[in-house]
Amino acid sequence: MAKSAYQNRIELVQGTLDMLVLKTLQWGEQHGYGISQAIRVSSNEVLQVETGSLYPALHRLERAGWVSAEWKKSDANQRAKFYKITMLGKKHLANDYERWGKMVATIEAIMSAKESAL
Amino acid sequence: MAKSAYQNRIELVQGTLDMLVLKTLQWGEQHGYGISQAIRVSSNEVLQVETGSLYPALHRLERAGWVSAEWKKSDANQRAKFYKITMLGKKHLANDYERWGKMVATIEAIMSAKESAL
DNA sequence: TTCAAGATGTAGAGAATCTACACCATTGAA
DNA sequence: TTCAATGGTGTAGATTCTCTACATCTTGAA
Repeated sequence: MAKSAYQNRIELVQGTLDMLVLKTLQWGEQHGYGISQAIRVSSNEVLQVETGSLYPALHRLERAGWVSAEWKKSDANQRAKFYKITMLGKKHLANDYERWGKMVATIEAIMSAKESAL
Repeated sequence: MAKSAYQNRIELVQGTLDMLVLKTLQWGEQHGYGISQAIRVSSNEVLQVETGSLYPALHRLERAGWVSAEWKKSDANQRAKFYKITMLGKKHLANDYERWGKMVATIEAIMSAKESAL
């Protein structure tokens, strides 16, 4: 049911949205609405990016040169801004993901330590 | 060298500091300065919590009832505020860690997916 | 003709981290 | 005895990012 799915939703960890958006765009160009759906579905309804987070993020990514945008018609015949990941964006994504993995590993090491390192 | 260690440092992901502090306190009571050292050392110099993050965080945790504080003398014979994790804090830590694990798994699922879920 | 779904966007609040300070006490070496 | 290094707590303000809540427009089907 929708309700139970909603209750399982959790807030995005700050700093991960760019990574998720860029990753989504590596699967092919997509518009904002489609990106939010892709993240929702591929996270099994756990992550739901709000429009107030997504659109500012997309503008941010475009300003940074990590994505490029073009107005087109969507499948539903609506005007939509399609985003493509750039070469720079791919590099940034790789860096970001590496940093993320390092952070996760570091935190995991601390959280599973049996005693203080001091 | 110190320099290379510094260059490897990365910023903390938002929302993880509370978890790291509470975990550190599960190893035994400790004062702020000691907590920051413990995190630095146990992360192999990757994480360095700044005082401008740490002290506000400790006050936050105390206000929330997740830690209790008491002024004592440190090993170096300095006045220091020693923090202890409370029962409530232990519960919170467990919840936090579970939520973190779920988030990491969810993000990993997306980041390693070969194609769009749509 | 009305309403749901598709689509983009902004304003403002709230949270958490960082940089950059200020301040005080103890100890050991010059 | 002074002075610097180490140990220790704290605040102010900037920045960044996400969220809630709102506004607006289009298309297609009932």
